[in-house]
Amino acid sequence: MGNWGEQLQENLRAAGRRMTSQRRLVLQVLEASDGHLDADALCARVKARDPDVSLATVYRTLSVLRELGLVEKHHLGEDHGHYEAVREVPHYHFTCRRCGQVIEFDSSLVGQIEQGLCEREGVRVTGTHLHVSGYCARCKDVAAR
Amino acid sequence: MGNWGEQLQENLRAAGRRMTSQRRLVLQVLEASDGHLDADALCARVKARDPDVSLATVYRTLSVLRELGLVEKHHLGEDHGHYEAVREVPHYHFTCRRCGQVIEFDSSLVGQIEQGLCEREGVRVTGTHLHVSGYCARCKDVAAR
DNA sequence: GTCCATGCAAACTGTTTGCACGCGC
DNA sequence: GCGCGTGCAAACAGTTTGCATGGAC
Repeated sequence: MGNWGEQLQENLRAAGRRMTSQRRLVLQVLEASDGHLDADALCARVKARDPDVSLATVYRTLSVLRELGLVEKHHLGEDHGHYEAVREVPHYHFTCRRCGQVIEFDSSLVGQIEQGLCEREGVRVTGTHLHVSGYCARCKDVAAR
Repeated sequence: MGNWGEQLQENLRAAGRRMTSQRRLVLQVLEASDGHLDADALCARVKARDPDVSLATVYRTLSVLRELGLVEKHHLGEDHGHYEAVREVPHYHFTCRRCGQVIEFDSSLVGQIEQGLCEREGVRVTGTHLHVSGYCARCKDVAAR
């Protein structure tokens, strides 16, 4: 947590881009949150700390952070994007169709699927999104179907 | 292929909706295509057979067909929707980041992942999207990264 | 005849872009 | 000081909706 901003600056410099307070702030907010925020929600939280940041900058920053591999975009069954700071451990998402809750999970089987795909099709895998939807433990009894 | 329209009519009636030439045509075109069309492309193919069908109707029809469980919507790494007629066998998608090619595949491991998730989290699963991206066999050498 | 479905155009949502100014380097 | 990054507002793409007419049942 200490050399935090420096790492970001490093990454930006390597890509020939500049460090700005807005970029630091966006990444900070994203990492502090429990993840899966959409651009609006993220922008609201950013504005709480610096009201002058614009939504356009949030989008542009997210785009840069994605280029750097620090942020990922997910759809999670919705039509608009949800953004998440990348962590070391890969993980996937379950969303409840009723209450919207998101449960994260991991499974080593995903790696096996990727490997099988590489061998069978000769492709190279760079990323995998797994999104399961259904009803969470609390909602599955309430919702008949 | 014979009792084709009748099955659709059956499904529609059960949902209290009417059978129309547009609905039949949209589903027909979608099943005849290799899948993964977006609304515009689908509409273009539909218009080739009946120029009077509007894009709005295509969207409304896709919505109905999704309610009936006959059509699925995927994002496939893009921001807009891609639509596919549902088949008996589940399958998942790989898309090439360079040429855009879509490869369909199946894996029994997905079922195991779902099952594990149900047991661990107590959820009920209704659907799973697995989207792998990377470079296809033809593109992976061309694209350094 | 009733009422759902359609075509059209306008509205809407999420996202991107042109431009002039400001700030990192 | 040079040039990228920013804020603002306008543009944009995909999708949805209000309304009057037409067709399914």
